Amino acid sequence: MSIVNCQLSIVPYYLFNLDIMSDIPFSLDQLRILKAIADEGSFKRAADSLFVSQPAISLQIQNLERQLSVPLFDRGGRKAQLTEAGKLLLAYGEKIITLCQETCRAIEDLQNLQGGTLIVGASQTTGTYLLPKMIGLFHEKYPYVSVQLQVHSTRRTSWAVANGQVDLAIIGGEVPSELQNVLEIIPYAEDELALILPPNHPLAERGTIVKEDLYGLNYIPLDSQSTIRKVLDKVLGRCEINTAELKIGMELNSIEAIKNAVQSGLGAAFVSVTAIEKELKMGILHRAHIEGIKINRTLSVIVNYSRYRSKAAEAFIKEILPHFSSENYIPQLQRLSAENKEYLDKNVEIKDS
Amino acid sequence: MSIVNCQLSIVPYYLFNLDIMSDIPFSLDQLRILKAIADEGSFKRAADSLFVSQPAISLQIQNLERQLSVPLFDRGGRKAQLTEAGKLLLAYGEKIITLCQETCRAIEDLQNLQGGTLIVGASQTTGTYLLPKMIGLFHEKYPYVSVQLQVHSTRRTSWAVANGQVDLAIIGGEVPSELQNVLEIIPYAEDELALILPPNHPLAERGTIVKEDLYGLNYIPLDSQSTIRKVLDKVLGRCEINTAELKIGMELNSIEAIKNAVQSGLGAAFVSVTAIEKELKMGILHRAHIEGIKINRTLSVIVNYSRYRSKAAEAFIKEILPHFSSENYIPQLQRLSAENKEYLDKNVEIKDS
DNA sequence: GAATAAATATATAACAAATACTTATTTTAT
DNA sequence: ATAAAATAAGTATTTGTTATATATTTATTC
Repeated sequence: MSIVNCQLSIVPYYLFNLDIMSDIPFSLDQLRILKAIADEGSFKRAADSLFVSQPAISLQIQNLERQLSVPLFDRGGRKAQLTEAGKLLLAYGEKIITLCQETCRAIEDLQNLQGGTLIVGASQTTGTYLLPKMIGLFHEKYPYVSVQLQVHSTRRTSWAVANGQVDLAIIGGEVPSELQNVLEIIPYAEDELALILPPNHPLAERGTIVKEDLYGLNYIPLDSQSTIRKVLDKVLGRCEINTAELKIGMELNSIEAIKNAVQSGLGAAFVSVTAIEKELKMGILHRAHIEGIKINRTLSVIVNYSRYRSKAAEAFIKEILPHFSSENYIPQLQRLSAENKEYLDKNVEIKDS
Repeated sequence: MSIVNCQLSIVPYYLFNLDIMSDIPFSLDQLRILKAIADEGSFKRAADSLFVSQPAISLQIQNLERQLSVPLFDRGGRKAQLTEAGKLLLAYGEKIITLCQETCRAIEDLQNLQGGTLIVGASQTTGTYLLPKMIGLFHEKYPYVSVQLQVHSTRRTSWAVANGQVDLAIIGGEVPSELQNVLEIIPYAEDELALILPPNHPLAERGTIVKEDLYGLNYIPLDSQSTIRKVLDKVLGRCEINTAELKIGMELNSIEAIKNAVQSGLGAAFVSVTAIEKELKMGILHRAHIEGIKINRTLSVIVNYSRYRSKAAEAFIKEILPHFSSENYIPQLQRLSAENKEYLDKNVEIKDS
């Protein structure tokens, strides 16, 4: 007789279903705390920014470190510095948080535009002079959707769209090359850059000016990184004007500041025609027309190919933009070039109400 | 209402976090519960599969529904049926959970040296002639850790270690005094400086040369800030040789350039013996031995006392360095002096494989 | 085939355990 | 001396538990 010794070993429960139900050794709150510390540079300030006490932060981070059995910060210094593991977790945490936020908005959308948030990005010029009108129209149609406008550089705006922090953006320059395959770029209007002078400037008396006059002026540019600068270099270069030889006065970082400077007689500047509507009407700025030269740039909407597109974003692109691609609304904006118009027609279904 | 967020400061693009933390109305646990219910088809069985009681599940789902203000299940029937919103949240939840698990794996990998980065600093000589071999060995053992080598002056390298920009460094000179309490300095080998001459130089014929011969030579030094210069001044000064009286030819900033210059008959130079291994073998440089003089310097590893030491740094110090502290590997390097050897033994546990 | 009992699933209530937060204080590094 | 983080002790909140109620389906019975 043999005795069958059938010993049932005790297996931890989490080994039963290996695939999905393993415990996750951190919480969303902990990730948010980690991010806050990284952003603010110290436990104390992170605590303030999250409206909790400092020990709460310390304890949560200690728990997190214990759960992961990895130190996340270099203690000791006055300011907390992330270790390599900390940086890694932060990078993933940001992804996770973004995905969670996307989730929230997707669910809000399900309530059929009765709520939710639309975040629109823009560069300086479009953000200041064009988008307020667009957002106004959108808000009239969808009063329950709250709209945020975030004005940043073209580069930063593009990244924000790529990362899903912004639903869509309107920019006037080139999308960074590393993002060109990630983003959908829909050209929708042409913006013209105008040369503005003080009304009492000698050149303002003449009807049109010529290429050579440009070398005599004192320019007030936006900082050299700006899109307007790049467009100018490109277009003027094509007209055989050496932008390097143009005299540069002070560099300002706001279009309003530039307008004021020109108006005060401090020099000339190139700015979008959308930005000087009022000033031209009031006669406090003069727009000079240069013989044979017209400086255009294409304004484009960018959205993220792969990400979930909210109902609100969809509505913005399909219902609001078309109103602004004709010159009825923004008379200064040019009609689209033929090929761009075709692209727009193909890609944006016009659902007029 | 629109919020114009116009921030002009320049921020690295990876920090582009535009949305300041908004609360996330669900927890990872809730997502896991949702998934369990979807998988199992009922609250009860989900509770069983998660080893909690059934009311716990009910309550969590109720909370979740309240937080999102959306019903997630069609109640009533025997089996809980997901609503539209429930399905959407489930789909996102699975993505989020997957991303969280990926995060865990990435961090575990970092712990197991299956990832991460090790940044090693070095001065010119060690960086050029010694570290490539060390890094090669490290890379063989830990192929998934990417290693960076940063070659700078001793001073700059020391600061980089102090600031945590570099995990560890190998230097041949003195750590700046203000950092001597911050850094752990582990001597691990002695490097000898040799006087090199063109093979056809008259002094090269003689077996050994004497102190006085040094005054007749034309020296090609590294720039005056370099460690080698300081060591030379110190050691030769001790031997009653006035370095100020030595004739200086051109100053070069690369050891390879100096070797070439000497080889071409442009003068003599002091360089590390580790740098001329090949040239001596090939007979294109002559090493002169000076009677009664031996110029040594201690090569040391420096690490930051107080900072968290990454697994990779630990492995480098404990597994790679010992191989290079004996003359088996770098025959030119001298054995450590007795006291230094003792220090090394005390501080570096040799885990030979 | 309607009424009723049994079975199963979810909800609620009351209470217990665990977790997280707070204030006050100490330690540490600048 | 100062500012930041860690620690300690007490409190509040959250989350879980058991026990029980309610609802819905299924089975049984007349």
